[in-house]
Amino acid sequence: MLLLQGNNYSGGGSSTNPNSYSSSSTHSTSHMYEEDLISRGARGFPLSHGMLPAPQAYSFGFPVHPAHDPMGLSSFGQSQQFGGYPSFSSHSDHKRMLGGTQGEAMDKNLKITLENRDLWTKFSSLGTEMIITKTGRRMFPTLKVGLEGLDPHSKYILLVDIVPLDDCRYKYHNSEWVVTGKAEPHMPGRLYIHPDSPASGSHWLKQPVTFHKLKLTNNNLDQNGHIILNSMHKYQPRVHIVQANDIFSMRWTSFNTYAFDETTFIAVTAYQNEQITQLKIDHNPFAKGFRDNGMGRRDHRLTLKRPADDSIIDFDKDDGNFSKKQKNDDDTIDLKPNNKNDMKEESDSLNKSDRSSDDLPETDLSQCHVNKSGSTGGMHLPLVKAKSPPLAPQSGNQGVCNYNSSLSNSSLSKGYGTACMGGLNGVNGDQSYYPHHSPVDRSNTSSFLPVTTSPNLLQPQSAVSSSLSLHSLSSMNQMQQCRLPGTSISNTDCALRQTSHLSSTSNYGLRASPTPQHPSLPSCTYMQTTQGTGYSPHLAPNVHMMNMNFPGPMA
Amino acid sequence: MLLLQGNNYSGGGSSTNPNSYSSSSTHSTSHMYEEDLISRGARGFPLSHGMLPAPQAYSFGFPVHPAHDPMGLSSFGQSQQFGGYPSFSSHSDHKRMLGGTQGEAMDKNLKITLENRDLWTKFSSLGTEMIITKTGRRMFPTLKVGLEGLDPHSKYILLVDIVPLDDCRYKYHNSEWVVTGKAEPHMPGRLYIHPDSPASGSHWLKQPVTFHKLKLTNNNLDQNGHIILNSMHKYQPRVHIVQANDIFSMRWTSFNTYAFDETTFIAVTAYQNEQITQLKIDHNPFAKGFRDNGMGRRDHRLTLKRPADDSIIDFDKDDGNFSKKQKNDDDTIDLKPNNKNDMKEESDSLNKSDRSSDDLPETDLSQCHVNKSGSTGGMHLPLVKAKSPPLAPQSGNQGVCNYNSSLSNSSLSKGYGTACMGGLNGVNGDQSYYPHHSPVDRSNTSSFLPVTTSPNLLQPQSAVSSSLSLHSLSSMNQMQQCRLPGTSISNTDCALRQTSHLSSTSNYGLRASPTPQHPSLPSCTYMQTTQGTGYSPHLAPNVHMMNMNFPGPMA
DNA sequence: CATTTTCGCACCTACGTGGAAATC
DNA sequence: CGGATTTCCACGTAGGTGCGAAAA
Repeated sequence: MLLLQGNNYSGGGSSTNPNSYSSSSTHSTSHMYEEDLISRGARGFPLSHGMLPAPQAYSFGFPVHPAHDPMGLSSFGQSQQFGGYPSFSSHSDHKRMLGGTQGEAMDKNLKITLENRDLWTKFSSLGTEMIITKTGRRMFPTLKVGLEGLDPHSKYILLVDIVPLDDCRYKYHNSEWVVTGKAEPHMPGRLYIHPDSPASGSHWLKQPVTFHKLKLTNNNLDQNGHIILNSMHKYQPRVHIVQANDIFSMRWTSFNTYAFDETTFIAVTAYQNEQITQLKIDHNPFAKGFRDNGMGRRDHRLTLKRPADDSIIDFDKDDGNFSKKQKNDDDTIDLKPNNKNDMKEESDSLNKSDRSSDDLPETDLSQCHVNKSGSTGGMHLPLVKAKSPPLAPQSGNQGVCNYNSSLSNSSLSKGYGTACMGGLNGVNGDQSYYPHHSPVDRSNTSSFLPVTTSPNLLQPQSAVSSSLSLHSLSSMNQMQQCRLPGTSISNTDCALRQTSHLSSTSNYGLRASPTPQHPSLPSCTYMQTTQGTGYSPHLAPNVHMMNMNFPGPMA
Repeated sequence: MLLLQGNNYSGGGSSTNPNSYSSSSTHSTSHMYEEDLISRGARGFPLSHGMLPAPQAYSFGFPVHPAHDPMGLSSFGQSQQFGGYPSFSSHSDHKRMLGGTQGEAMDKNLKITLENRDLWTKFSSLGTEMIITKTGRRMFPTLKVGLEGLDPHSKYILLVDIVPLDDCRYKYHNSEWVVTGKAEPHMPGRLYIHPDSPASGSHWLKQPVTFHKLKLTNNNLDQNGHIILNSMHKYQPRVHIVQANDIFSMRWTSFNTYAFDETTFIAVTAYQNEQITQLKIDHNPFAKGFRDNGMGRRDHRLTLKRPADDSIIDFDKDDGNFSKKQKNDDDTIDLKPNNKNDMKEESDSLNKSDRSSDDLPETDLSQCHVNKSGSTGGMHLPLVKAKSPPLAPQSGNQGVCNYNSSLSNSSLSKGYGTACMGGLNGVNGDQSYYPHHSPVDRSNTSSFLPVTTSPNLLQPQSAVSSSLSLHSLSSMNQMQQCRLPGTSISNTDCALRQTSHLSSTSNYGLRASPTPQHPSLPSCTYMQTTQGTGYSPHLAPNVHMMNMNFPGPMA
């Protein structure tokens, strides 16, 4: 079951994970980011239903979206996504955040499932890239989760943020991602609030929750509330479930945070790996124009217009939430005659027989096996799991990445670079579909308060706040330092391309944090497939939550 | 000031109002519709942000829109618009609705303004037509109102329904609308709930509230929550403002209902009056394809793509609410170089210099004068007011319309039929911009409860409930009977084309109902322009509310 | 020079228009 | 037959794609 190969997976040697993709902290005490992660003020307040540009003069540096405002917070300014942190909070704020234990905050009843896991896995196995532009770009695949265990009668706010995975800057060289230096300072993390928020538990339970309106930007001065990322850096999206009637009653202690290994990505301004490009074209309905006609790309004009029945697009344009039915709004290979409303998940390569052609074999990923200690059961489309070092090193240095050009350099055809990013955790081995457990003392884990009602947080803040370089303040753990290829810089070695290997410590059940500590955001539950015996690959079934002790570089 | 002429207004003789357009009841006691107007169950519950087709199997005969559901009402099923009434309510329900006095229900502090009044007036002067289709068609112009007097900290729900104006069926013959018979039974009235609902008063006050997502259909079995209308029938849209935290706490006694004379229309499946067609083409951005290029219609292909700067479209696609800025989302003559974000109202014919060409003179309406007892002040673009009979007849027969083919038969060029519908009230003269006062005893006015929490109302209901023919049960008043042209049927004479004339009883201040009675829905406040001295024609300024005693055929 | 970013573009989806022909 | 309705269509808006050249 440790197989990681795939025909197109390009070079079995690449099975070793050069990229630490999942920063589940394995260190015992994570004080790092104490300074960075502290209270973050809710500056803009979205609760609007979409990501409208809304270029206007607003208070707090965010557009006041005129849309739905059930909480009547318009006076605070609005945006689809939360603004950055005005600055590091005071220590008093800091202390506030450290109160409580994890047991308090985490709702054990909550279950979250990555709905379009298969599609994410496809990308992840190749090294997901996400375009970031000045005006903002959506993610593809989209974050789409199913929820369980919510109180139907309570109200919840769902949020997403995206946190850096390491402190390295990357470049795509010779069909693989290599570290080129230390990370740029990260902009203040912004929160994307699901437009439905707040909504009752019954509402969230009704159908998968999608975040397709979320947009990424590289514009540090973005005024549209988009999430600001640095190009050529690795990131991890996280989902937060907060039981609260409104934004102001959100308590940091009530944050339930989850992350999926498959959803890590590198932000880019232009695609580097052609396989990723092709995967996007094949699955993103908006990129249909670039699909092959059966004879070489680019003459889409000859394709019969609406051959059978497009319909896979199920975006709810109006509120940007769920797809109308249960159609996946991320992928969906269309052009297939009757796949409308078939509720079929996108990620099944079986269904994409429509135009998989020359450069992207359909069976690309289907030959990859899931290498997990649990059984994936009768998975029709085996989950692709990237390899990563054992979660072993729990010393202060495990977060360090070393560039290893000699490892897994089995480059393939240029069109298909070595898959080296697929859900790997450089720090804690066994990520991907493996639980990120954190056998560390997290009592002092730095955390962040994504939303506060501090009035001072409402002040407009120019995006480029130097004090926001989140990782710069961390001592060592979790924030790996980088060693450039060929160079040897003390304190800056990023362990890349570690040999793949499975850790038996990964189980498929919920793993409680050894020492319950800070309940809220600093801890992040990584989701993984359960003992998936015989569940449909199209619907991520039961999952178990593992507290990954992911202090979340503030994000 | 009683002038009603206009070059294109076609035939001064047409100044007499053949169509009773505004059914402000003048009868002393309005018992009619007692049976019809009673409690209506909230069956579907929208609160979603859009009008997605969402063709699926849903409970209650309405699509369960997955979108925003702040009230957690998902278990009751959803739709953008309220479903019909399951059936006529019991008498107990009826009685419930009759309780209270108007003084209780009506919030005297509330002020509502038709934002795009000028555009509406243009259409109204020609006889507004609204296309209805099986799949649902938006209204154009859109209902767009400005609110004042709301409590910023209270929550409100805004709704719209559309009620029949009379009991006649019409046809367009010889460039004018004539009665052809008795009305078809009306489908159960549906409520369109503004997607922002519920929202704080501050939210609603922020900017004009538009209902552009509202759709009309002629499909009696519509499952999309669209408002069902009969073709060739006259209707009056109404706006309801309800202070409530959620749909279930909405009390019928808290309904504040308003109607604007200018917004009456005849539902059609295809445009009858070419002037209306041209007006739609000229002002609806989505119909740009049909605008002239300067040389004859239909060769839009030669128009430079995006000549200056399209931008007038300001729909908020995401939540379907307000336009981003304050742009009007109804009209807006674009193609003009710099009218972007100029907040200019659409209806100024001055601004439409872009492509007004052969068949629709720009000055078409500008020559029409407002005939109101008050002064319209320095109105740049004079409001067009149609003439109507004095509000005189308050007997039980004033609601009857007679077809008068001899009157105002000054037909014009076929392209421009006689304008005979513009905001006319066949029953109560002086409608249009004149207050609809109801010096009648409304203590027994039948009303309807648009929303109830009765569990039985949640049952699915096939659209065609025979018991829903609202008007069939009314005795006489308010539900006029019709006399077909040339025929004389006792009890069925519809007074059409009554000579225009102004009633001195119309003032421009709020006119309290003589006898405060049923507070809620049966009464409807008609809006009119205030002593508009020198306000911009683009922004409907102060208005006074007149209770028009509009029992609202249940709508 | 190599790498990264930006910009306009053609091509899509989605859907709102009225026209015109077909249908009822 | 004639009016009313339906259906399909071209043509708009709005905006999400990757491409490729240009710029940084």
